[in-house]
Amino acid sequence: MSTTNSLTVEELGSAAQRDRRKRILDATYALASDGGFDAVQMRAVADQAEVALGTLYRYFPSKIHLLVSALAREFDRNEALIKEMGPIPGDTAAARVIYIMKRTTRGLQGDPKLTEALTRAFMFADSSVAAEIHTVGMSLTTMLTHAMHSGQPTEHAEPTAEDIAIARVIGDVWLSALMAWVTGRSSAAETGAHLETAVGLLLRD
Amino acid sequence: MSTTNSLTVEELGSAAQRDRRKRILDATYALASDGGFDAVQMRAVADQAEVALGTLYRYFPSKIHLLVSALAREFDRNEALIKEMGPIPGDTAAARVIYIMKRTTRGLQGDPKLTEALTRAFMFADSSVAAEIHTVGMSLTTMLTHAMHSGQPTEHAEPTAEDIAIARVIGDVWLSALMAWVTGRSSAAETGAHLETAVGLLLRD
DNA sequence: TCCACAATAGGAACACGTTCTAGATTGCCC
DNA sequence: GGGCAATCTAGAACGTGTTCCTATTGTGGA
Repeated sequence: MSTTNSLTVEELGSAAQRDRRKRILDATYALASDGGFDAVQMRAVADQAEVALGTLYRYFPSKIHLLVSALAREFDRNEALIKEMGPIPGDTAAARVIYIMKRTTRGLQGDPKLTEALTRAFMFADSSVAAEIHTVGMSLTTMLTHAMHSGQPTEHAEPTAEDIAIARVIGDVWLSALMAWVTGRSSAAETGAHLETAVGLLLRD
Repeated sequence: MSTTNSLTVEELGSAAQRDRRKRILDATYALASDGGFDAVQMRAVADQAEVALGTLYRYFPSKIHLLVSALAREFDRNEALIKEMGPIPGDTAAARVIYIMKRTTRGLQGDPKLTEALTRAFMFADSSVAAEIHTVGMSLTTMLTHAMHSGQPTEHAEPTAEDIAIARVIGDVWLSALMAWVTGRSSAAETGAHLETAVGLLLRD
């Protein structure tokens, strides 16, 4: 079988390799969803994905890379879902951004263990994971600037520098809030309220 | 020697115990400053503080508690320093806040390994460290609201709810920026610029 | 002073992330 | 089909955070 590998960058490799990669990420997801960060043990992931420990490390050089990659996959899926949704409800930029953030946050809070695992990994990542982190960051920024302009006349214009700055600040607040929630230092309600306040301060049109 | 323990809450215990606690935090600080998070190895801390490993764990139940406690001590010292400084330079709230943030950030960036260790610990902390984290968070918020009003007529009034909300958002941005810097995902200059942008967006008087 | 008992020292033991080794399997080129 | 390089499996081995155990030391009360 001589596949010609006419695939996107992320999907290089043979079918068997893509399959292994998927099995590994699926196992990671399942374990994280069940028991959080601590339950994602490399031996357990390898077992459940039916690969050897060495193979797991060949695909993902560390537990952090593994979890951040799983997070990136989730964000991709979420982004696709939002694109399918069509125009985002809300009359003002603030309302639309809050809508998107709450929607995403609710999705995450619906699977607390998984969120804990992914957020922890994200926060613990060092420069060797910069590429994956950047993917996630861009995805979030894009989502937010898109929400600001959705359904507006300027929808297809490039976001301004200020838009991007605001999106980044909101992303920062969101990460901090998520961190506080994940580590049990604030409730889901407080997290939502804090986010809403921050968006209100940043987007007062 | 029957000391009557007329001490503040944090300093309960005999003189020998307070001394051990100090030796442990000093050793933590020295190791962190030298080699960062990874260099703060519990056996090394115990050796350098001249206590047994079990004793170290009796005083601080985990490496994270240890490092967050060291961070809290640093923040206390920093707060005292700023109080000694008198009025904060700057004509607008934004300018004063930026002054304080840059000053603090510069202090941290002057000891990158230490900052890396303390920030990592802060981000990895779970609810069992909530008390220590809360101390640090309050310290930061106080510092920021103080900067907003320093030298103003309203200096001694209580900060408004909006002030506190703004301070918290700035704190979030600061933590995210610090995280990106610590993990080698952004430079010191980018960190400063991002902070400045955020403060500009939040405090446009 | 002496006794009970808590705190400490010293170090073994265990868990999990990570690395390494040796042999089996697969895929590709001739 | 044969050879060769890459990949995979199975599992041992190692480092560091954490727990546990035993002997020793310090301390406060009778």
